[in-house]
Amino acid sequence: MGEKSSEQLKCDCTIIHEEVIERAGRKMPPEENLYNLAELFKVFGDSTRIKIIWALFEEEMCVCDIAYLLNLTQSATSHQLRVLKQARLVKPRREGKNIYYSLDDEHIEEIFNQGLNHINE
Amino acid sequence: MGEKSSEQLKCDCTIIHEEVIERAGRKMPPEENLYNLAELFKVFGDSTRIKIIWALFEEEMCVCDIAYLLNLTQSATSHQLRVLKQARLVKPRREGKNIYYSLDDEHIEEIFNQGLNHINE
DNA sequence: TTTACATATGAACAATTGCTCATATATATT
DNA sequence: AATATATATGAGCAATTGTTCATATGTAAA
Repeated sequence: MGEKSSEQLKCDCTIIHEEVIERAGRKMPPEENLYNLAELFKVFGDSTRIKIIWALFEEEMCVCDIAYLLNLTQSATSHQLRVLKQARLVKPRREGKNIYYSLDDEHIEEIFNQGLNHINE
Repeated sequence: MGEKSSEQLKCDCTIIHEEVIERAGRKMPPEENLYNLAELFKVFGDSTRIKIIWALFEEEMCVCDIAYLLNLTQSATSHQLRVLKQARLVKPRREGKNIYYSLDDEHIEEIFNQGLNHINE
């Protein structure tokens, strides 16, 4: 009695593990941070965008250079750069008709390296 | 003449930047690695899975505990644990009727921390 | 062996995603 | 001003994804 009926039901083991569960709940970052973290990784979760970022590790590049290097259409490249820009991972620099994109974050390389460590385990 | 017609056309600037593009192309990891890296980040790119992983930073937990803590159905939890297991991020341990899941990789926490660094910039 | 509990899984569905195509915008050249 | 080049963007579409619902599997207790 006194329990909210709309809540998830507790299993037998959940009652036993109550302390662990409560402690884990307290250590959890706020909902918003976890959501934003997932959104960031979602941006990394596409091989076209991974390739674009990797290309920019070398040097800034304009849209048509990226498209040529990665064998993409100009449109597809531009769409993906927009996603990367919105995630504050790349930034544009205009020079005449061209727009040069470069990486806008010093953590990306570290994140990628850790990711590769997992893959090559 | 002699150029393959199926290839992406070079812009004027691409011809100018040929050296940079070629160098970036040489430094690019093999296609397969880039694909696998994207697949890994895709797994991180969902807030439910992020929450599950975060919960497991504290301690191993059985399916119903995770479901209760994160207010998920048993089915949804189980489906997502399967994705995490296939990506070799968690591993199961049977104990009677329960199956306890724990993290199976020491890089995850580092990847998450770098991700949070980017977000909180 | 029957019953209950814990977990896994397949089908179905809505929502999201990445691409292409067509077109708009912006800049430079003539 | 007219044309060409570089980039951005909206609509449309096929493919993928995360959830729910129903049910199957596996284990323990009665």
